[in-house]
Amino acid sequence: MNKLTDDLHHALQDCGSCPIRHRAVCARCDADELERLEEIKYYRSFEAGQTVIWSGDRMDFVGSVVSGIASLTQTMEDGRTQMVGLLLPSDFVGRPGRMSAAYDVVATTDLVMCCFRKKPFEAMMLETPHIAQRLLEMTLDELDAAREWMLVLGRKTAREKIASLLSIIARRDASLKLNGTQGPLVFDLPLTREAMADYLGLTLETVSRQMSALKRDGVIRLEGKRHVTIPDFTRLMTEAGDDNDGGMMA
Amino acid sequence: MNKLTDDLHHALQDCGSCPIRHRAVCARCDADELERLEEIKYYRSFEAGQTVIWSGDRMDFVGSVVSGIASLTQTMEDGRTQMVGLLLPSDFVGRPGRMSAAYDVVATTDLVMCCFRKKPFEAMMLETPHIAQRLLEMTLDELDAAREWMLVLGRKTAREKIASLLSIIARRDASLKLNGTQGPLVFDLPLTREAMADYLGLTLETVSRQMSALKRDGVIRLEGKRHVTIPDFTRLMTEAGDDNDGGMMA
DNA sequence: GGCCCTCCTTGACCCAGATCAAGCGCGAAT
DNA sequence: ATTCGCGCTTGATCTGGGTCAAGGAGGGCC
Repeated sequence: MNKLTDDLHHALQDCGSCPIRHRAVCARCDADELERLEEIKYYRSFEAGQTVIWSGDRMDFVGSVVSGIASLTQTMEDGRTQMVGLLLPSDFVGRPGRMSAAYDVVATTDLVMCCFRKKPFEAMMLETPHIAQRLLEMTLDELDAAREWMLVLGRKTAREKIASLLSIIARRDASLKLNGTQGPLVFDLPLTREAMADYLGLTLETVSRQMSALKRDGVIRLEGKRHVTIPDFTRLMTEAGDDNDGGMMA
Repeated sequence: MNKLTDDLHHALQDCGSCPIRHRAVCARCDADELERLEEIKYYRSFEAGQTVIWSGDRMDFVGSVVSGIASLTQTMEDGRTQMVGLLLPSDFVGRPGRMSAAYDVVATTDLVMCCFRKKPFEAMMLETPHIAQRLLEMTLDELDAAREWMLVLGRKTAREKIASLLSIIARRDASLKLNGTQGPLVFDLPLTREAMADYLGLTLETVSRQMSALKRDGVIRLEGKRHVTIPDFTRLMTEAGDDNDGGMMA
C-alpha cells in the first residue's frame, strides 16, 4: 500500500464526503447509522489485474466499490470463463449469510473498496431496516440487469452484443458525468478486448473484428484502442437491437 | 374459472395448510402477520399456455406460484425470445416499487398463483421485516441462479446446455419429491422443445437433435417425448460441464 | 374409422463465429 | 537503440448450430 492510496483512505474516512454516499448500501442510513457503520468499515485498494477474492474462498467481509471497476467471473474446469457481473462504483460485493465467495472478483482497473466486517454487518442488517431495504432494492436491480444480459448472451449476434456493451458503458458513463444529454458521448473503455469477450460470450478475435466493423460503419469512432466516441447514440441502440431507446430521455 | 379450481381456491384459503407456506415470501411470517396477509390475498388460476402478464402492462399485484410452472420471457422487436427465468412453486412474481411488468409471464403448465394487492403489500413490507428479509434472501438466490445461467448461455455447447437444463430440472424434482438420494431419477419434462430452446438460447431443432444424441449415448432414457429417466446423474453432470457435483451429496 | 393439429424428429445445406496463425504498435526494461 | 511482452488486429480456414424443408407420432374430435 503506497502513500497515495493511504492518503485516499484517510480522505475517505468520513462517510459524509464519500462519493458513493447516496447510491451504495448505506444510501438510506441516517447519521446514527452511519456512525455505527464507520466503526466496522475499512478501506482496501487493489491494482488493476489483482484478484479481490477467489471463488470458494472464505469471505469475512462484504463491501462496496468506491472507485474503479471490478468484474465477477465464473470459470469452468477446462478454462472457459464467463463474466457474470460488472461492478461499478456503489455496487455491492458479497452476500450476507453466505460464508464463501461464489465467484472470482477481479479488479479490472485500479480499485478502492469500502469493506464491512461481515458478522457485525449482518447483525446490523437485522436491526436497521434502512440497510436491508436498500440492499433489496439494489439486488432487484442487479437481477434485472442479469436478466437483460441473458437476452444478450442467448439471442444477440456478435455485432449486437458489442453494441449492447458499448451502450451500457456509455449510458453509465453519461449518468456519472451527468453531462447534459445531447452531443456525442465520449468515454474510455475500462475493459480489454479479452474482458469484453468474457462478458459477451465471444472470442477476443470476434470482439476485435466487430469493433473494427462498427468503426468502419461509422457507428463509433476510435482513438487508440480504448478511447471511444459515439456520434449518434440512437444509432448505437438500433445496432444493439434495442429499438426502444432504453430510457435516456427524461 | 371452473368448479375444480374453485374448490382448489377454497381449500387454499387457509395459509396454515398452504403447500408453499415454508418456502415462499411468507415463510418467516408469524400468525399475526399471516392474518394480515390473508386480508390482501386472493388466488388466480391459469391454464397451460395462458399469459399471466404482458411485459409493460401495469401490474397491481405481486404474488407467489402455488402450483405449476410459469416462465419469464423477454422478446425483441423482431421476435427473438429468451426465457430469463423459470418460476416454480414458491417463487415470487413482481417487483415491489415498480408499476409495470418487466417481462412476459406465461403459464407453462396449469398454474395457481397466490396474489397480493400491490399497494397494501408494499405498505406491509415496510412494517414487517420478516417479509422484506425473506424477499431479499429469495432475490439473492435468484440472482445466483441467473448468473449461473449466464455461464450456460455464454459458454456452453448445445449438448452441455441440454444436460445443464435436465440436471436442474432433475435436481429440483428430486428435492420436491424428496426421494431418497440414489437410484435412477425419473421425471416429466414440464417444457416443450420450443420452451427449452427459448431457455437455452438454441433453436428447437438443435434441442431435438441433442436430446436424441443424449438418448443414443445412454445419458438419458426417453419414453414418449417428455418422460425422462436419468440412469446416472454423475454422468449427466459431467455432460453438463459441471464436474463438481453441484451439491447433491449431503 | 379418418381428419386435423400440435409437437417433435430428421435430413441437407449454409453461415456466423471459433480456431489457428501471423504480425503490428507501443510502452517498459535493459 | 534493441528487445521484450502484452494487447490488439487481420487473414485463412473450419465447424457447431442455424435455417429450410419434409415427414412422423400421438391425441382430440367429427
